[in-house]
Amino acid sequence: MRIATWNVNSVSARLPRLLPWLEDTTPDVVALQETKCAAGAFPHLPLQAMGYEVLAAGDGRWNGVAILSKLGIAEPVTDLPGHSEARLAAAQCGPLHVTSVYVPNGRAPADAQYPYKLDWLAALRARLEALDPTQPMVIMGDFNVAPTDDDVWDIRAFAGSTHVTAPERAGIQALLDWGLIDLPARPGKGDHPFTYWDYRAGMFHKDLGMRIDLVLATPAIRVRDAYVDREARKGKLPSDHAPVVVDIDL
DNA sequence: ATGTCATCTTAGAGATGA
Repeated sequence: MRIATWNVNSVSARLPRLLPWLEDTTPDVVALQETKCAAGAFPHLPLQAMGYEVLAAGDGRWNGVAILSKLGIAEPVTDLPGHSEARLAAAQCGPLHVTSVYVPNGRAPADAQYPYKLDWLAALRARLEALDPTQPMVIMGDFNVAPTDDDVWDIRAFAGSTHVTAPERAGIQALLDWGLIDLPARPGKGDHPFTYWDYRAGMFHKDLGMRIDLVLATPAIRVRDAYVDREARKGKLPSDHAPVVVDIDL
């Protein structure tokens, strides 16, 4: 079984990249983030034509998450208590419980978005109480947190920035403490499996990136392979994120 | 540290967020 997560930075704008990528990569389940379209405007038809059932949550201009599944969509959930933005989609996809998350960016530690980000992570953790860590389950998506200093190109460049602060990392650690494992992925290039590179300043070509797109899995899942698909970040009008692809056995 | 991109407003370029 092949699963993947990808922040596409607009599913409409990325459709010319997404559809061939699905054709080539043939994942069974895909978590998408930053779809940036209302649920009613989601491009269901071309995805259904490829054999995917779709669960989409959308606000319109910002945010938006989805799950594409060839193994069915059961028990769909798109709300997170206390939080109205479209940042979570969860469903049972055959034998695997899947959650697609787009954690708030936080903007800056002094910004009101920063405590909102920490609250959101706490709500995600609280949601786990209703789930079973012995069952096959993944939470994957754009967490907007680099779990360790090695997950950014130069920690010194992040002084005073979000994504690397102790409270944000504690929010991720709380998920791991519940019983999830941060799956290590093979990097597409270099030593670090970065998943995001800013569009500006040639950051991608200099491999000045961040590992902020994570696949967190319960131990019931056996991992055969996991890699960052750096090729998808190249070429014409890419997303600023690369997909993470994981081959698993249950 | 920022050389880009996508979207919305509202009909052209500016604001916003990442």
